[in-house]
Amino acid sequence: MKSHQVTIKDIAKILDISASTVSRALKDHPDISIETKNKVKKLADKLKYKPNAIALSLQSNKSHIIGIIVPQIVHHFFSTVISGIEELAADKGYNIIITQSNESQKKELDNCQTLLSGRVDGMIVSRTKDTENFDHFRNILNTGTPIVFFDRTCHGIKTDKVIIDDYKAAYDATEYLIKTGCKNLLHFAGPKNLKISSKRMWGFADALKRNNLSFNEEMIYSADNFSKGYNLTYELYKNNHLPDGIFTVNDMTAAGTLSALNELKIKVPEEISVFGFTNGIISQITSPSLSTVEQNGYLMGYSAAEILINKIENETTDIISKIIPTKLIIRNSTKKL
Amino acid sequence: MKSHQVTIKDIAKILDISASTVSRALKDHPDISIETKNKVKKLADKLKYKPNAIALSLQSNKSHIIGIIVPQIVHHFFSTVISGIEELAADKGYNIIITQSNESQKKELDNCQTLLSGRVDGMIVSRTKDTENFDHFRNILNTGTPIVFFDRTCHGIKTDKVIIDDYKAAYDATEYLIKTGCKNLLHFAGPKNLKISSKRMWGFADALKRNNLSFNEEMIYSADNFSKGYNLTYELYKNNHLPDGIFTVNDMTAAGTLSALNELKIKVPEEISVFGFTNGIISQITSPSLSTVEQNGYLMGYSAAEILINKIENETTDIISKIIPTKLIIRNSTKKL
DNA sequence: GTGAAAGCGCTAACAG
DNA sequence: CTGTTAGCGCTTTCAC
Repeated sequence: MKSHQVTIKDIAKILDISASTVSRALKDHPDISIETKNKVKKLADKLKYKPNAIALSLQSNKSHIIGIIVPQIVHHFFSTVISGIEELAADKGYNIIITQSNESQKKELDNCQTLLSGRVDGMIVSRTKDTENFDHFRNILNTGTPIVFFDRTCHGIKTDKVIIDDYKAAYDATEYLIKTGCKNLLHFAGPKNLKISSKRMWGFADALKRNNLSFNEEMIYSADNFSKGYNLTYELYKNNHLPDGIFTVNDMTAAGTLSALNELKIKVPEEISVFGFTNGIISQITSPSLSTVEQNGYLMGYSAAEILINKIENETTDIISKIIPTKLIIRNSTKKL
Repeated sequence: MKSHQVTIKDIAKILDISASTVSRALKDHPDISIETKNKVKKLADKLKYKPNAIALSLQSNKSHIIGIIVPQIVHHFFSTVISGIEELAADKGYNIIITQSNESQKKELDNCQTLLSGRVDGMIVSRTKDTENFDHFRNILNTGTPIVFFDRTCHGIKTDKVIIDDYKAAYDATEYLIKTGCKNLLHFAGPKNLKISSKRMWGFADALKRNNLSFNEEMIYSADNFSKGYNLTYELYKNNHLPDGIFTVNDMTAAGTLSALNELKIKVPEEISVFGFTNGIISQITSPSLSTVEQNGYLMGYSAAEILINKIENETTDIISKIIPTKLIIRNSTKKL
């Protein structure tokens, strides 16, 4: 039973002054006498008056809410990004509304509707793996609500984004494997239509070529989660196709791979090196601990929020593409240089 | 530059009818003629009219927003809970606003203010570790905004909550260790003022007693994260105090413990058994995989949302304490029965 | 069957 | 220095 929250009118009535005077007093308008201000503030305090954000929103046509769409909240990388967004948003007086698409295009569409209806001031989005049609995003942009994409972006749509240089990071990781003596490498890759996956794949391929190792498509396997990494490793073992180094598209896949290798009593990194991508918590927990690419989700989120809020408040129209630096984190699943 | 979103007035003007007619037509009010309805709906569609949720909120005094406060978003358990909340909320037409307290009481207070100002219809909260004063929550409850607590609850405050039977779960886990032959057990515990921690501790203690093993306070060590678990294990090793079984207050602590034991070449579970708590992703990734207590955060979140939404919509006043069942997940860090 | 008017809580332009 | 009025977008009596 929602009891009546104190409003500006209540205060006005009690003090026998007008609502606008109360409003002005509360925000230290220079016109108001000090006595009145004091009177009002004291009562407001006593009554625990809280401005009604909804009324303010309606009036100003600003909700001070940032809408977020991620594929999954329960995913270390995404929750890190969210955390970064929340941090800056809270600082700047924005709330965040979070929705998840569960990798379903339909749900993603629903989320867009919901957020649009909720009149968010802007959105931060990482799209589903297989979204191919980006009209819903275009429509939102057309209404004037800014969107900043991160990590998974949309091709053919001019918009702000925060990404990492997936190509370079993959290139560097692969080259590290080569420099530490691997000659027979495989890549466990994500879906091809995801730019981040294909870029990592090309980084892998080019690192081989430039280091005078031959590359062919058979070095690319599709595996982008724990169980796929696990199963694929077993399969390669059975077919006698295990390499001496594996670069995986993310940490979970690497963890699955390591888990299988452990069971198969194959020594890491002596017999096989494994290189992950993301640097989530799990990379410290695997045995051996995982060498990986630091992706800095927190900073991605923080930067995305920064760009978005700037766009909201200054109504600039320049398109920004921010690249968050990555670095290799060398642990014990690879040999030392 | 937020361009003008289509409103009911725009439609009214174009069709040369009144706003109220449009409003009624849109919601299939029986009074309105079919032609008018069709006309209105068609145009609304064409113009991509979206009702302004903010205006609706102001009017109905319902925001259809659920406010969430968690210590940290980046924490597998909490993100799982959030995911459960989001799922039901989305189903029932609610949005969720997420705030994190970072285990800071001050931030928690701020969050309460923000959410209250945002006129959320209700809140779902897991408090910080060291909050001792719960007045801010009491104040919110007094305004008529319902709160459902989960996992970490507040003593001395009558409110809805969703918890697990921490005592029983800990008792069962400890008993399992005893039954598989452990005679010399330790518990790595969390802060005493957290009910969930102390309950787990008592479950541990009572399991020992009831199984004719002596218990004393020296079996309890304070360690509730990866590095504390890791360091404590090394310390015990140095002092020759390693037991034959360890029950930890959560998975991360167990992971730290396992990591140290691996480095020390101590065989798990042959020499030492390790039992965790939570069943997060990491429990499958540790080596060996971790026996743990399934805490079902998703269901906790889902149930909390269920209770809260019911309270919001039906304005019931009964206080509900829901206990989510736990179960032991036996993997390879403990011996078999 | 439809329109006019009031009001949700607040602010801002306009008076005085 | 303070009050009155109008309006943000929408719903809901009350008229006709």
